[in-house]
Amino acid sequence: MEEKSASFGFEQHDHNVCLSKAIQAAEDYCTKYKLQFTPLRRKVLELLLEEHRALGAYAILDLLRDAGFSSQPPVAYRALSFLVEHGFAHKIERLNAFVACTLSDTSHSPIFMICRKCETVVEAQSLSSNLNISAAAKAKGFEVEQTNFEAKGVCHSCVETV
Amino acid sequence: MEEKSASFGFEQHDHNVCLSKAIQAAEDYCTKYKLQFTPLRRKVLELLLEEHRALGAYAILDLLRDAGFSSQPPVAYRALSFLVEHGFAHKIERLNAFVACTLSDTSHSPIFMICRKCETVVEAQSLSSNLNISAAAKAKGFEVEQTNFEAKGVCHSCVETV
DNA sequence: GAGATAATGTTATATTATTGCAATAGAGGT
DNA sequence: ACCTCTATTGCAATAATATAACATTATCTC
Repeated sequence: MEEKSASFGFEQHDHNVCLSKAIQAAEDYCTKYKLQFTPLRRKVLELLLEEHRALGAYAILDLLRDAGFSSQPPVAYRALSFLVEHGFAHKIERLNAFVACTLSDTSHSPIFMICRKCETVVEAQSLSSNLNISAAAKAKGFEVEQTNFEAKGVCHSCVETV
Repeated sequence: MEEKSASFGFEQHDHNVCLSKAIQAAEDYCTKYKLQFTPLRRKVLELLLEEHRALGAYAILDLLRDAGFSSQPPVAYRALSFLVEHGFAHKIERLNAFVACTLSDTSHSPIFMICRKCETVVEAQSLSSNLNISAAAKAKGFEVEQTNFEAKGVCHSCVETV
């Protein structure tokens, strides 16, 4: 079990609350849109929510095995596809790994800050950047459908610890 | 051989000029910084420059074989690492593939627009977006070291052709 | 030219992801 | 509740992407 004061957003927070809220939000969303929030999908989302790090599909697979689910690759990839498709998780392309979405906001275009030391991944909204890129793209007649903005660097805790 | 008027930047241009200029620029840069612009590295850059699409490492490997080079994976990956490290090429993370850099500008933080229909990849400068993200990150105490901004969508030629 | 360094060649293997098909569970109508 | 259709999951095989480790060759420096 996680305790209070885990790090998130490079800040402190009650992680259990953060996890259960996200699960509840996903459940509500699925009910609303008649999507099946199956035990497997819920479990994968929980696993992602337990860390503010990106987990690879095979790391998830190991955790699924521990939890008594089947552990063949498609099991993880399909659950992850579902979560990504509906905005409950995101793929971090630089890492070939996945994080739970931490912004309740629907249809956002997040940017991710990836700490190369502690591997924490923080999601932030970048509305102005997005407007920006869309404008630049439109000028060239390009219709943007999806974006991924990822920044690698060092988070404030790790900067201090050198 | 490529002819005049190939598509680039979703615009027309003389592709041979564009290719030879980029090669020349890379050569000059390597001379200046005492880097070895070997036949292999030059060939890989040429292959990338021949298309404004992203090529996977294994596609490059096939082309290298045709050109008489060794075709084991590390051969391509090492040449690509060199090109990326020195800014002659970029990796498109969404595609696990590589494109030649088309902005002569050093130390830029480009954004890429990837057409999902014709697969053309266009590089653009996004200074304001970058300042933007850096500011947002700094506010959280995050030190940005590298960014990758990728937008998937449809280019103006493909929009028209439905 | 000799020794050190960098690049390439080669073999093996690790990591990430998908295809295809069978079995099972859930949704919707009657 | 029962049937039918569809969605999900289980499973086996394999594809696609990437790296490690070490031998060999080329290049740089003196």
